[in-house]
Amino acid sequence: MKKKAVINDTPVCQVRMQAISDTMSILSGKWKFHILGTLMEGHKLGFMDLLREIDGIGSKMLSKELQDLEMNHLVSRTVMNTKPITVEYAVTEYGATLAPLIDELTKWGIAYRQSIHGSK
Amino acid sequence: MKKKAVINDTPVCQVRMQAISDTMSILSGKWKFHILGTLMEGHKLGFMDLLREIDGIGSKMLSKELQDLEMNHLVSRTVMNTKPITVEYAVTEYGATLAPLIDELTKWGIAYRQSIHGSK
DNA sequence: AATGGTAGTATCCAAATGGAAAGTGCTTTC
DNA sequence: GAAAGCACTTTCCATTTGGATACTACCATT
Repeated sequence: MKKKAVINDTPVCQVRMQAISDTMSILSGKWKFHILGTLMEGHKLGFMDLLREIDGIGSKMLSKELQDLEMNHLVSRTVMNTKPITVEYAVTEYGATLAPLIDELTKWGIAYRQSIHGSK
Repeated sequence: MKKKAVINDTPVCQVRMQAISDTMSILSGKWKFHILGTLMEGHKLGFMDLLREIDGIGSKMLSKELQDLEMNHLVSRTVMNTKPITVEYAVTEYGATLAPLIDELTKWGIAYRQSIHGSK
């Protein structure tokens, strides 16, 4: 007789799996968390500010990732009516709901690094 | 005068950024969270069990991702002394420390899906 | 001897990811 | 009027990722 999936074949597991996929696809890529983290620290930053703050990112990537985040309403983009045109990027109210997740991510990463050091 | 990074140029931010990079690189890829989640539900599962439970994954990916997780001590691999050889995969004690992170990820994903439905 | 189960590996290939460098258009300052 | 700052976009390219398919090798049952 053939075996079939059983554990994940329950509604609650399907929902959990889908939720993980959703979150991952929205926050995929090398830079999303860095951008969000930096914006949470800096509150309001321009494009060039972000380019300077986030070590290693290029303008192409920054531009693309900001567009992704804006599309998902996690970051707002406001063109300011200033002499040389400036743009303000900020974390939206909804984007701020990611703070606990980013915190967990950070806490785990710090603990991981310590566990490696500690075991040496 | 040229501007320089200021916000992220503090030790605490450097550590945070590095922590995020660490966590992301360990848990990168399409399947790591699914594998961990399934193993947390099932406690002990064989290779073919995982292949059946995780919808869409192929044996090549499963094999590679399990090796990654094993290398980082998040999953254990035990060859059992059974008639046809079987292997038991399980989440390690250390891997279990990811539970809060996976929970946050799941909670946020569920809330995200509801916010899309709710705003329609 | 054929089928089916376990646990993978090997090969090939297409698509996605992301980095470097240069260019655009505008404005202000020296 | 040259340089420099802002906010990007475009082009090109190399690497990474991951999926499909096939295959190995061992054991048990029919």
